[in-house]
Amino acid sequence: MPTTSAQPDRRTAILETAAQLFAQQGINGTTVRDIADRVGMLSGSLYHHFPSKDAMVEAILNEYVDAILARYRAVAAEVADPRERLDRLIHVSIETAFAHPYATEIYQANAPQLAETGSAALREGARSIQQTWLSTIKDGVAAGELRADVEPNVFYRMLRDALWLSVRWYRPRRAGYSVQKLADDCTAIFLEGFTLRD
Amino acid sequence: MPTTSAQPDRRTAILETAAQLFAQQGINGTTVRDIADRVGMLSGSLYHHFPSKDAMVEAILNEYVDAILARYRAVAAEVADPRERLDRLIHVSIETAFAHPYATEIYQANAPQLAETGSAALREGARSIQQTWLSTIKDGVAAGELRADVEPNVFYRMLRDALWLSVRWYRPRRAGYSVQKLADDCTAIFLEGFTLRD
DNA sequence: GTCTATAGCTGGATAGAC
DNA sequence: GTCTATCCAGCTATAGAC
Repeated sequence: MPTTSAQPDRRTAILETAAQLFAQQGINGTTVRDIADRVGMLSGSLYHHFPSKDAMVEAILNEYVDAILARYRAVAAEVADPRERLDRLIHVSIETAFAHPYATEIYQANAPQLAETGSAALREGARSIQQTWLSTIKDGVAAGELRADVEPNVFYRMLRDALWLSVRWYRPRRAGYSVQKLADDCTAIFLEGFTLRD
Repeated sequence: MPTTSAQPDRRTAILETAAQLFAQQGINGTTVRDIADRVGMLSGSLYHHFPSKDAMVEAILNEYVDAILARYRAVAAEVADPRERLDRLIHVSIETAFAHPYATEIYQANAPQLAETGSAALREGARSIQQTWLSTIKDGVAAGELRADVEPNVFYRMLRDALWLSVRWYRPRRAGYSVQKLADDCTAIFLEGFTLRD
């Protein structure tokens, strides 16, 4: 049995610390010394675990994208109706965002660059995420459940930015419930609109 | 009459080039040499016009925030009804975003840090912008025109992120009209919702 | 697996000639 | 107002002892 250590994995500890700093100070704004200091080692020692600083970014984002796609697959398997599936996608996305707040911030802050310089695996994951949303939205429009006068792409991008960036400003008081409420609010706004109904 | 030069202002040229690079590569990812190269001078010469790289960022964002607030004041003077004022704020914000796309990207990408490290003038401007939105939304709720079951703050932040970040992905085909359409779509989504009405 | 020590670069910024 | 030349701090990454 390989690596059955009960001790907290060093590699994981480094990645968590790095993710927090990358999110707070930016990738360029964080030095390998910053990371090493927080973990309690010297910067040179980091290179026993990772070949480069960029490799840490890669590792953080790959795990993150995999976590998102796993949840999306579960939703796709459970819910068929487009309108309801959209509702579920919003909920699991917000849950994932607050389960991985640092990775979410890093991903969103660097999305423009990652589209060009990211690894092939990462770009494929991003494409898959987008595809999940767009096909669901298009199905909803085709089924007559969603508006046809706004392009699916426009709706998707606005929803995406509002959704994922909520980790920047929303502070859940108790884990779980209040994140649920945020997801409910997001669904209410984007699907029903903010104008009061009669 | 001071500085009636018909030649394009050097200082302005530097700021426009810097803004573009800051937006595309990030502030930390852009060197003073990058900026100087594009302008067609050597990096040392930049320091005749600005005391530091940070001063360029400051200048870009101060002009930008002033431009936003000027438009918001015009809207406040013109429109009294909260629901309609919200509609107008969305429209002028998207117009401003596409009139200053680089500054918009810089501002949004660095909003978390600017709240701490930004100049007093900048923080005051940010507060004023937020106040404009929040008071309008609260007036709408009080008037019974807008939903009371979603906190104004939650609605504001989601609208804000969706709105300003549209410069990251939306490419207007012809200046003017298509930006109008985007603003219309944004109003439709946030005020009416994406669900089809009967 | 971590430390010591440092190589090798690149960054922002400056001084003074022109 | 721009250039030449350069300082020096800070960065990533490496080599080898322990």
